[in-house]
Amino acid sequence: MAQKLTLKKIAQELKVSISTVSKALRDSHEISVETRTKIQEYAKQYNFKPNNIALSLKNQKTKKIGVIIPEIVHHFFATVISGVERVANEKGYQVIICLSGESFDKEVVNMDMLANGSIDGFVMSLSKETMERQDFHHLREVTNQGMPIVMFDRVADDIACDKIIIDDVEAANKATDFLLRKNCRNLGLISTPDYVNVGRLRTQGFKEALMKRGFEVDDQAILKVEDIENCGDKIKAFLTDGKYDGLLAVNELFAVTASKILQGMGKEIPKDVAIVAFTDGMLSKYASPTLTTIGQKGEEMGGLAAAKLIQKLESDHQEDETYETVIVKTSLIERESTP
Amino acid sequence: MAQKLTLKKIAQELKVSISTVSKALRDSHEISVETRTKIQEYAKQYNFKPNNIALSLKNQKTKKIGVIIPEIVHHFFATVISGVERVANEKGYQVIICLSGESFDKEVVNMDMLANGSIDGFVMSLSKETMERQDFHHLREVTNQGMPIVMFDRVADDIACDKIIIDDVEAANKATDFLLRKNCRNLGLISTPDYVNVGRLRTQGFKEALMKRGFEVDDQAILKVEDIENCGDKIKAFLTDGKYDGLLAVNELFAVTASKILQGMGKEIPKDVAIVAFTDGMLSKYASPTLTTIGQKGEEMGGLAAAKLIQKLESDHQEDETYETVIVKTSLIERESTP
DNA sequence: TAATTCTACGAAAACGTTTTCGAGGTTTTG
DNA sequence: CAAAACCTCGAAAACGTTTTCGTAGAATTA
Repeated sequence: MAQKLTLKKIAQELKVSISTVSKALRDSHEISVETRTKIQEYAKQYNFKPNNIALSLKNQKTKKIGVIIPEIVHHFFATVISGVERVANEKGYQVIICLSGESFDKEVVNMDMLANGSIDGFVMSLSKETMERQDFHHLREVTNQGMPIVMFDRVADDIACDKIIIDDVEAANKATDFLLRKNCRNLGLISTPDYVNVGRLRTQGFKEALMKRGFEVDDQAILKVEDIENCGDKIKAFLTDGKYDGLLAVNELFAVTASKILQGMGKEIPKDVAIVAFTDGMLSKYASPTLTTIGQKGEEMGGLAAAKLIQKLESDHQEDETYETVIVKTSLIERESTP
Repeated sequence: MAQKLTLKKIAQELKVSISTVSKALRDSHEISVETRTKIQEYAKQYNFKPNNIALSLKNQKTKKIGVIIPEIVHHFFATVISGVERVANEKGYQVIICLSGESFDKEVVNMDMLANGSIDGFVMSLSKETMERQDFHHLREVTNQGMPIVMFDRVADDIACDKIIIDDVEAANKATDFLLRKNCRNLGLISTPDYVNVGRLRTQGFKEALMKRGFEVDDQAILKVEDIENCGDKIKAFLTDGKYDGLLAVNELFAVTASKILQGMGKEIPKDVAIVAFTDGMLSKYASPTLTTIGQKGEEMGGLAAAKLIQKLESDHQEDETYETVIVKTSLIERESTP
């Protein structure tokens, strides 16, 4: 129940001034060796640690970075946080997390709260609603105050800040190509609506790969699922005529759902239908059959984002107004769902 | 690039004192209506928001709660955080997350960092290493300072604080009973070492259920897996003689691994072997066959933990030295892995 | 008209640090 | 021996708030 020790209390106890205590603890030569050790020993004995809030106020920096993501129960975002946390901790920073729950309003509120001194900078991925509205005033407000943002995955193209993304177009391109090389001739794509960046870009890559190889692009062969929770019905309807021998899905949930539906229809995977999914998570590794995926490297993206942000924070001049977009290479991880 | 607005700057701009500005913004009747509206309008126009750090220092409370968990990439912990965040946000709190990575030292360092003024209280689940060592000095240090802790899932019995757990013994009991009722007669358990609380308790429940029904408890039928990453080999060895017709696993990873191994051996699930797993996560829902599980209600546990902590923080008297252990009810979710 | 009460504001302390500056006393230097 | 340098420490400002208290002038009361 001993209340927290402060410089003032040490000073009173040892009959010296607060400044003397402060200096002694930082080993200043201004203080005699005698007084210094006396104070240091006292501090050590009673386990003194300077108050972070006071330091933050004094230094005008909090050594905390704010992370805003849509959901934490998505494996990809969890891995990103893991990466952010690892790098942040290495550099003496702490991580404050807020979830937007895919809601624009919550994203705005959370940013406002954090931006008022609680943190030094942001790492974030936009909510679906924000992508849909294309309303980025809250981001501008923050950057205008000189607070740096690093965005990842779901980014706003016209906001001036560093970005960490995967090359979705190219990745989808590669994956589609891979399926074609495996002799699939009727490809289907299970994607999200176009306002979700990654959905749009992966769709684009899918189309490009087909055209490049001289195949026709049939918009009927592209399903755009709005409601992730209840994606089963739409996917079932999409697959019901059984014409596809190859599927690309923009996340593993869609892929494993499709896989189950197809198996329920008596199809064999990968013999009858080959499947490739984005997001190399738990499901892909443990589904039956296991899924061939495009790894999104969440850990790496998070680590890069944190490193970038901290570098910006600790570069002396804010006037370093150059922004970078890092493209993280994806890799195709072959498993049982492709021949 | 406009620097952050402060009371002082408003005061200078409007040629009044800082205190006048502060009072005006809080609608004090001490300030004339005229001055008040002038100041309020100015503040609104330039979007003034008081600095959180300064408020924290002044009020001696941060409105932040610290969460320390072993890993974030485990679905259970992700759901807990989700629950903590939801309740915290409702009550105007923010969440700082630190990961121990199952390491004792990191747990200690993180707690020390957060305890120095960064947060008002802790929600946490102990690292494996901490459970193994049974060294809780860092927890005591924090509670001695009067900072409240709420522990969940992996708790230290002899630390005086609120706790949120599931009744692991009873849950395992029920699950075992369920398997017996489904006419399984040779049950196996895949668990963790005993120093992991939940492993020990679930093992205990498993044994109790068997004894209660007059079955013999064979310690050979209990596998304790140390290394989660490479659990495959040990589980394979365990299952190789093919004598079990029912399995209980303390997490879904073990269960799905066992399921795959069994299917590889030509066994049918649930016809030949029935499986029940703890932790109702992604894997259980999407594995083939889908798994019957005991839901751990992470969201609910997180929400309860946050609510409890905040209640403690906002009860006027710290001297409310009574601690509660809440037991969250589990539920058995039947799926395809049991008859 | 003198005493009292309001009204409207400002000064200053407090939260816990760090840091700059100044000053008293001792030692060294010329 | 006077001047300069040095050693050791304390006072005070600063970071951005909130809040208590004081006060000058105006309005009210007796």
